[in-house]
Amino acid sequence: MEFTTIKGFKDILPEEVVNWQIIESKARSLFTSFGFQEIKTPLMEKNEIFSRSIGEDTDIVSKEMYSLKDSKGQALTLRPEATASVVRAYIQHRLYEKYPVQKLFSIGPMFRHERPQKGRFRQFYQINAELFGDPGPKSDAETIALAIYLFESLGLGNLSLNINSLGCVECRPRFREELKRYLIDKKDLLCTDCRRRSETNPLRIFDCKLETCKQVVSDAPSVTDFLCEPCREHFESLQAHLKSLGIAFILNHRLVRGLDYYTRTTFEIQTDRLGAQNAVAGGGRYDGLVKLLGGPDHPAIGFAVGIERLVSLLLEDGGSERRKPDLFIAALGKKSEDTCFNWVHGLRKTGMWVEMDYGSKGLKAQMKKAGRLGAKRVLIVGDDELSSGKGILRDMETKSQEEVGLDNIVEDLKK
RNA sequence: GUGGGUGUAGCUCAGCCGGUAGAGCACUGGGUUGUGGCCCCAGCGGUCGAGGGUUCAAGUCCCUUCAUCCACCCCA
Repeated sequence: MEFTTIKGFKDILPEEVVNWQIIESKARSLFTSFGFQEIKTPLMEKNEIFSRSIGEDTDIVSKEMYSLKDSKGQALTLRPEATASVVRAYIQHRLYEKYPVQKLFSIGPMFRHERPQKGRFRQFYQINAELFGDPGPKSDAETIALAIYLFESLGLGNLSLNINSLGCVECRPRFREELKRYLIDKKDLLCTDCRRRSETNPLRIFDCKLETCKQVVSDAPSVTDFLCEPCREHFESLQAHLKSLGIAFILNHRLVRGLDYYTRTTFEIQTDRLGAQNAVAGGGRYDGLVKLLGGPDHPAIGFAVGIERLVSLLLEDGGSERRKPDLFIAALGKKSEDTCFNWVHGLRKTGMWVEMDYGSKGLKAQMKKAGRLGAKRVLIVGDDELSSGKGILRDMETKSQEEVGLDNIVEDLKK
């Protein structure tokens, strides 16, 4: 084995691609019915777009980005997430001038230099949705509903929706300070990571999975208690909308995000079937980001779905069936092989999946191959049949066969 | 970056206290010279991840290294 994929990157083989296609086509049609339009942005952007929006102190920016300098010394980065690029495009092309509310989605690969693990890769694919221009909370509910419906349309219930509110520029700083104050005399009880976090990004402590830290945090003040009046109303209204849509959710005041740009609503859709990687979708509101990147002060909300994780869930549930050829033509003899070769292509042009074997093997071998492929019908044509004008058409499921005239065979088989 | 598990045929794996490599599936051919997935027989296929060491002898023991998986971290 000389050449193999690089660590954390992988081939998606044909068998698996079938499931990807199902997911993507369901997503496209569902998103369209919600008024979302597809956008494709470059895989590479200028460095600052990500460092500014995601946050310098986040793990993503500080140690996970694939960054390089091109020959002119420009600092470029393979996108670690989609939102920053979409926001950039929204501003650059003044998409807000066309419609007051812009709904965009995209599907494509992201790159993060993390240690690979179950459900975690260095190149991974996301379906991404962004709604610009409406402050919510109906837009929040709509966006969350879209994510939920996507999973439902794929037959995936049994996922839990967690929601939280992180507050806004008004109330979040107040909570941060309060949390810091609470943690000051409890530092000895925290793990080294959390001790560091208590200084740099105290909200992240809620993410820690260590029992000892969980205990400290269990008595900590809750974000939701510190929400300002508008934020509290927004959050309550969102919950009311979700309830009336019949969408179950879990209030999780420990749900914080690893990207700095989130404000107010955050949510995560989780499963217990993927080991430590329990999030299959995550997102939230990012009202300050468009302005931060130099655009107008427009609110926005969005989410990302991890396609690999979705595929794993589908595969666990049995996956999808392999496609099978509509027809296999078993040609016996040189003359019939040449004639059948033309018929095969005549039928393929009409959209039928037709196979034949080019090696002029015996009938048994060809039937065996047709069986393996799962062909629905087999047309048997030897040189004798060719001259008499009658072939044999066998239905592989009922095992019945009949004589068929060969004069107009391509036309006859189209139906 | 830090732990732990695993590397043997194309795939899934067995291989005991060290004695010169095995099964199932897949593939090719045959049993059946013109009728399918089953069955039977045969064949193909391996520097045992790589490098070093111990030994008369290493897939097996020791060291190093690489790959991969899982977990921490973080996230989709």
